[in-house]
Amino acid sequence: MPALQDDFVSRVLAVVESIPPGRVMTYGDVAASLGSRAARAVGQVMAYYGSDVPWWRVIRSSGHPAQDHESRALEYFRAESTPLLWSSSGVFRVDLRAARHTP
DNA sequence: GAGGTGACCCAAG
DNA sequence: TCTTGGGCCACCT
Repeated sequence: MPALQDDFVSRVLAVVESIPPGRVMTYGDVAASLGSRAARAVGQVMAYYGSDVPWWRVIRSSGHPAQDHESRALEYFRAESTPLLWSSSGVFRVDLRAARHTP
């Protein structure tokens, strides 16, 4: 069988691509899927290679999207009808309770 | 080969 | 409910 890209980067990208529209996963869940606790490493990989994957479907356990891309992610969430929760301060966050994708 | 950095996580106040 | 501090792993230079 052909050796699928078992690089950490490719593993991360594969998991992110496996997230269906309208669903999201936390960095910790992605790292856990890889058998590692490297939630931060996932973020690093996303920062460099996330351009080729739906990075907006990967958010923090708090429900907030990428620290410097929340505005950009909001447009994608609205386009995919992703469940969102709006705080009194006008700050939005993903409804992990309903949108969290568990493999 | 070694060090610094980061689209983070968890626990406690 | 929100904020703070420390720890973890992998990638880049």
